[in-house]
Amino acid sequence: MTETMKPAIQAWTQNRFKGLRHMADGPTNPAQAVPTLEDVAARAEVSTATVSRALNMPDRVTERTRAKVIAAVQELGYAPNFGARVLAAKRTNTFGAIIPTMENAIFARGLQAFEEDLGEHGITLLVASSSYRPDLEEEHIRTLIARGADALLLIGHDRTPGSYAMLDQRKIPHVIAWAVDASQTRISIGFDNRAAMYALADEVLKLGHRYIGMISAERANNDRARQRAEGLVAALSAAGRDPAEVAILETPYSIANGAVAFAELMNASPRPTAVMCGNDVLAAGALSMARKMGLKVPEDVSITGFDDIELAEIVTPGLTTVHVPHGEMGRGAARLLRALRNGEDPGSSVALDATVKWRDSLGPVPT
Amino acid sequence: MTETMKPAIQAWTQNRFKGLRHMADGPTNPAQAVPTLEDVAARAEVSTATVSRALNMPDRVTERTRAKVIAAVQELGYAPNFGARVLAAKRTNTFGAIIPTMENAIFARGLQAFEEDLGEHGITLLVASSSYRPDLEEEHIRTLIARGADALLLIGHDRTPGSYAMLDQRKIPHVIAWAVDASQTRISIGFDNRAAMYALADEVLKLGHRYIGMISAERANNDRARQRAEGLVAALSAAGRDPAEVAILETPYSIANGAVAFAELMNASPRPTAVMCGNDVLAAGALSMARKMGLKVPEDVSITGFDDIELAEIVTPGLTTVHVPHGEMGRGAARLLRALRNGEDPGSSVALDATVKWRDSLGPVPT
DNA sequence: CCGCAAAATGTAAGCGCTTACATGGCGGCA
DNA sequence: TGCCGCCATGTAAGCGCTTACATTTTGCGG
Repeated sequence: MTETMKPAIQAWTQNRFKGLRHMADGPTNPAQAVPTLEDVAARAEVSTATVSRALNMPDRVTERTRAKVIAAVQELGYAPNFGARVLAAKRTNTFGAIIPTMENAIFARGLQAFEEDLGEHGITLLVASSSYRPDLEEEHIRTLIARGADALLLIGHDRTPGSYAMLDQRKIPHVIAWAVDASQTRISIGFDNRAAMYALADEVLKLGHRYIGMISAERANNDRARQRAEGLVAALSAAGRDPAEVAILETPYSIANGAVAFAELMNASPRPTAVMCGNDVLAAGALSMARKMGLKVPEDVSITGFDDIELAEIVTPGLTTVHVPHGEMGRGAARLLRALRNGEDPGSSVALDATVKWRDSLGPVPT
Repeated sequence: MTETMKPAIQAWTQNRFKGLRHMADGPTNPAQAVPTLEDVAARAEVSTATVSRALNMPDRVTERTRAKVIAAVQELGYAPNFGARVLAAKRTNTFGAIIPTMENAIFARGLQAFEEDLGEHGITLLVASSSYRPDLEEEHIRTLIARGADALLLIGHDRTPGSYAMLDQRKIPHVIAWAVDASQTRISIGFDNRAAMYALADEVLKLGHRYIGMISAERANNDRARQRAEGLVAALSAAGRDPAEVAILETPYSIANGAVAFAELMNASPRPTAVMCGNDVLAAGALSMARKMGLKVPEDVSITGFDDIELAEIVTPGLTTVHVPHGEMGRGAARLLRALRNGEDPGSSVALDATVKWRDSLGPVPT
């Protein structure tokens, strides 16, 4: 349900034989050439306009005509040329989505829901991944627009000014998902990452933990990661503790990185009794490292995740994490985007709830 | 690194104002319209041909001209219209890939390697997922071709005659990955699923297991799943056992389904002492169900996977599985496809090795 | 300084489709 | 039977680009 794109580079085609196709048709190899609308028209003995209508506005032609056209299409194996169609019609019924990564399942469920909704409405989805790099994202936005995407789904608010400029200049409908931010004016659908992490941290504090470590994704260019870290800091402050004493490690999302960071945290002094991770993938890594180090979770150390992806459920012990409404977010994004594209009023940004999902990896502070 | 597509449905654009754009330019709102090649040409005071050349074949124009063009491009925020380009040039530098699913990581690593290689060669990747449904795959093939994909990557040999007919008629270069099959003439890159499973089953048998259960993906339309099951059956036969007594359950790939199937197998009589899974995702589900049922792995029951995705490493206990050369396969596929697209000789199909990866979930038969 | 080949640039013809506008045929009504 | 209006269909003009071919400019040897 995803796609990656790199900037296309133009290459030259050697032989075009402009206009020679019809000359070569008869004797040479009739089945060779890709059939065009014109071929269909000829075969059905109608004009190209009629073929186009028969295919796109079935009720504007006679049933008889439509039948002839359909027959010709099938006999010829005709398929419309997308480029030509876009060029002529200015509308592609294609939406694009650029997500930070496909490597783990963080965005998979949401994207799937997004695509399902679009599919039901006859819209094709093009997906690209940016690897959390704003420059790549800008490139992908450009590519997607050039390819004719009618609207775009983007993750989070952090991106280059150039990206926003492009979206604005071309007036490309877009919505931002996975985050809400009152200070932003663009329409978005997501949840409050800060509040969610605050809530989870609160639970951790209530269990008596005093030394908390955090394994975060890299916060540069990632407002979700920033807000999650802020949530922890805020909870700490609210509890009257000095936020400066939380060790926050940054590392790219991956199981292996989570493991490494966890080991580092365990060697710190004072050693944290709870490790809160920026997402479930990092937490899974932390969990496996804990096992390797002979630490029992949650008896010796508590570990929490974020996102509640399938992984959180199957690791041992099950991960206490923040449940994110992936499906709702995906479907909602699709709805907003469709409204925007159709020039309807989408209403305002929507904020969903993300709540703490209890499993077994979070327990009371060891005594 | 992926994408899903649904058939695009044409919709009508109400206002086109053909040819009126230039009339409206001056007084109305100059910044409004999307700049075209012609606009750039005008601004740079050269012809459209020169602009095209400056952009696509930099060394065929003077440095001075190129500079003027680049400046104009930047001032105007010009980006080429992909549809028009395809229409005119017949070559997109875009490859397509259709994989069965994005929901789990089975194809992620291979696809990533594939995309990396393409990216290095300036080729854009469009990915679609077929949900293991041949009809959807055919639809995607059609869409990808219509969108101008120069070449396609496909998984396995099972697909509709219509799909193959389309590929052949349009002469779309394509390679088949994740499987090798001597009886097939199409060029492919993969490994012998049957032999790999045979090897793993052999190990299971050597450990004394007599009652073996298998949780397979659905074998219809999935030659990899079929071959894996065949591998097990063949190993059994070779060991002089009656293959009819293996219970093979079929279920779609998912952790939850693996769990359900495992439970069912454990209630069968005689109860298998080893459960071989068609892939790691099913095995992870089996593992979690075993834990839930209070069964120790591998003391009470052995479980094996297939694919060696990251998941196999982090579950408890680590999954004994078949290591699949994802990266090599992805890169190899890219190489083959590029050669094919360039009209070079790609050589023949390549068969890679998939070997047993030992971890802890496979042990001797309980006594 | 001139002549000429090579290099740079320009001109314009498409690529395959959609759609505004023109045309033609037909039924209904007087 | 004749006229009108409407519906089905046809005609043809683009959409924004690439590129074969024509033309102009440049650079260099004589």
